[in-house]
Amino acid sequence: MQETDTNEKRAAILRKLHHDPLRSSLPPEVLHQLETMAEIRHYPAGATILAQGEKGEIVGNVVSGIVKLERLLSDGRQQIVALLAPTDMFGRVEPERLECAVEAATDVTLCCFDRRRFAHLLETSPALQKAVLFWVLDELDAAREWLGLIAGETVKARLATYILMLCRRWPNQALETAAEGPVLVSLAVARPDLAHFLGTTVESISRNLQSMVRDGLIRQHGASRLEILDLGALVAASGHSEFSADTLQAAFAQTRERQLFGPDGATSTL
Amino acid sequence: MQETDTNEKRAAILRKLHHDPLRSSLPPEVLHQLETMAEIRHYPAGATILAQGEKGEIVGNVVSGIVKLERLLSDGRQQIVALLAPTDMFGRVEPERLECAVEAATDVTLCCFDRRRFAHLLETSPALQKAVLFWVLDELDAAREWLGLIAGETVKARLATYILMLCRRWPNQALETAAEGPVLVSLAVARPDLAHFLGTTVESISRNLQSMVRDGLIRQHGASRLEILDLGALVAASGHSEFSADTLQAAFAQTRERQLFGPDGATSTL
DNA sequence: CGCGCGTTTGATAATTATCAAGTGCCGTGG
DNA sequence: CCACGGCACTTGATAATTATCAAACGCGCG
Repeated sequence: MQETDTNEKRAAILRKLHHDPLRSSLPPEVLHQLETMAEIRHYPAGATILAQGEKGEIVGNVVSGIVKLERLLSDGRQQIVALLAPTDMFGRVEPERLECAVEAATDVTLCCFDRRRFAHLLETSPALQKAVLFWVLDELDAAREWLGLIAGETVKARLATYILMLCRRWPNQALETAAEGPVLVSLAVARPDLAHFLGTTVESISRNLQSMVRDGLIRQHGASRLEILDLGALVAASGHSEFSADTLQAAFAQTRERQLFGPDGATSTL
Repeated sequence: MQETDTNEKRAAILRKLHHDPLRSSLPPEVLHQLETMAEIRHYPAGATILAQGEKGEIVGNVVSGIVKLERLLSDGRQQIVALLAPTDMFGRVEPERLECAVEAATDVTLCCFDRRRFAHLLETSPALQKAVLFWVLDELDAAREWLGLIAGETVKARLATYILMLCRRWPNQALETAAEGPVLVSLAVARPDLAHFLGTTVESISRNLQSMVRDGLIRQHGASRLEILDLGALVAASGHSEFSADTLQAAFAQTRERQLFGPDGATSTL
């Protein structure tokens, strides 16, 4: 919420954003214009970034932390429809669409743009248009992956799949892998949210987690951080053999490497 | 698959497509170019339109019938990630993306474009680009709605939600409402697909359907067509009170009206 | 008529929701 | 520094829901 970053901090963040797949294809002048209008914001965990129904007058992308998109049902319950990790974008370029509330699941740093100015830039830059199209296509893929996740027949399968998807889709965010230490995964959201997201209850989540602990698949480090002990068994429990354990191990290794090269936090907070 | 349509038929289909929300915003010359390259195809139920992994060299939209998008898992199972109804588009403008198999769930009529020529037209027409962006955003909304659907905690809730979503999203396709007769909903896919889509088993689907029949919510007309007897109870069973019964009743009335004005089949097959 | 296919039904065991009580953790305030 | 309270998570017991395996049913088709 506050704009208290030093200019150096801001510049460092913006520099990092250039590495986004989204932006790396943009011509320099568009990139420059984006930088000019960028506004770095911080929100604490639980803060509402955009309320549902509000005219979402900003678009942006996540710099660090996890953001959740949720729809508020008329009976007061809420339904999480997506989780966004660093580099993911949020907001609507065209305002007249099915809207979701945008909420900070953890402490987050965002890079925001005024919607109108962004839309205007969009009109003038085909490259940006293409980039936005790709962004939305990515979102679509992600949403359909979640769809596959939730269709798992048992809660344990859904839970295992959720954990694996965290690892695969956001290795840099979800994993806190020290160079030599265990593989730690952050569950990203609290129990009630997770339960609703997986179409079950808090108690079932808890029981199934404990069951996985008993079976030696994982170990708990606090309530929402897991250590993965038996990746193969986790894949088996998910019922999705297309999660190749090898691919995931590679992701772990990559994260470890990143830790080695940038243990000062510069890259690890991205 | 065959191209045996008479020119009149083809012209009639193309004329109808102009009413798509997608196309109505396009300038005439783009529309004309689309028409020129359009190819009308028919597929029987169960036919594979695009296999997963195949270089999807066409994009297009559904003219009539229901198309399913499914991902084939490495262990042979398949996971339905979307159902497409008339006016919905399929295919990938950019080929390098997570791909799905495209399969006909019912007999379908498609309006297809060569991917490259479509992509080329896309480069030259900002209006078309915008239309495509909107299409993808719609798909995203739809995917997130399905997410909300599947997160229902019990099978009966998911099933009820599924039925209601069919009604709301595709009244013209799913409903076979005669001017005065009962409200008939087509389930669109066979039991195994439905079961997998809802994250459950064929038996549970069957049992819950029968339970709804016993409770007087619906009546079965054959295995995959339902008559809705108690809309309010169905909404209650879905657990999603945001399905206002009034809105749905309006959709039914609208379908009835359509039947009255065009009972010759010209509009009702669109 | 008999066959094959998809759907339904039945019985049983496993999974899960529900309600209620317990545990651990963390910040506040004494 | 420690006790207290609140909060989130875990655990327990029971009833409901669901998966699984197996068999029956209905129906179109050769």
